[in-house]
Amino acid sequence: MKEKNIKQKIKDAGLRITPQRIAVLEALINTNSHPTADQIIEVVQKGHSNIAVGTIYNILDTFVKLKIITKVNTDNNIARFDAITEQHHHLYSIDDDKIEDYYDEKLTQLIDDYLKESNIPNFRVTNYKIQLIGNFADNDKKRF
Amino acid sequence: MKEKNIKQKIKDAGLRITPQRIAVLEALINTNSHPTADQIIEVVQKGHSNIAVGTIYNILDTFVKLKIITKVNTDNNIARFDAITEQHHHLYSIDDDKIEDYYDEKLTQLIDDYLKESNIPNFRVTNYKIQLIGNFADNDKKRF
DNA sequence: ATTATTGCAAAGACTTTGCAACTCC
DNA sequence: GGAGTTGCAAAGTCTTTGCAATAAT
Repeated sequence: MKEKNIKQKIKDAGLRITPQRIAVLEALINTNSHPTADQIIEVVQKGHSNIAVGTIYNILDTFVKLKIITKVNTDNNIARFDAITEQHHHLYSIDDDKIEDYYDEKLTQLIDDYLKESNIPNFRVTNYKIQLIGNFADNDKKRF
Repeated sequence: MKEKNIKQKIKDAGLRITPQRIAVLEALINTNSHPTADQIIEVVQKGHSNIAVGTIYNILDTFVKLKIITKVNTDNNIARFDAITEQHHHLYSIDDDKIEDYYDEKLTQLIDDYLKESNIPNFRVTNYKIQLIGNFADNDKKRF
């Protein structure tokens, strides 16, 4: 089921289906925490200890280029990845390095409308990213 | 004149004024190209060949922490810096790694209003970054 | 069978660190 | 004078690369 979807995604991109690619994409789909390459490597190697680090980097790179996944921007220079390709935004914690998904059709619409109306001189926008930076308010609640 | 402003900025942040810090801030202020640490090092060392690489990294880090400058997010994991601290946005070229400043009060206002109205559950936004990704249209014009 | 993909290990790129020497206030 | 900074070089972290071996179509 899930496995089938994963294979399909890889195939649709014109890539060969390999256990390595399945493992990487699976790991990424089954998390919502926007992991670093390192974290993906850890998860993948739990199940397939023989998959090479370099391979995982290569796969991630290939997936990004073919838009199966996306890179999430970070301030510190460590790549993080996201298996969700539909339009959404991100909440960045300033206290730790947590990044959460943020869906709001209204915000998306707002920006889309803006981009339609305003003509930026000499520049054609094909995509955009919005980072909302701040604090998660209820971290402490978990203690009770 | 410029030099005086630069010194003042450093002083205002509670830092000692050193030739190294002046050189780094000067280099950053006198460019609009959002340079990498490497590019800053190159510029700085043209004038002061004895300034150490590690020092420049340290200074950049200090400046970012004290908000004299900001980091610009990138997809590839190389830090880039920006001496402009007033609110503005960025245009990212997909063809090369050019990043240009984009000022539009209307866009800023749009987002500010949105953030005032919409209450994001469990999250308080203190800052945001917008990346507009696309192509600079007139690259070719330069050829004529 | 053919070509893409992987494993491995080494190299590369970028950044951080520790500490003695130095310099700004 | 004394705390804050710097220079240096080494180490650290993250990522890329080259190529023979392997696996997918």
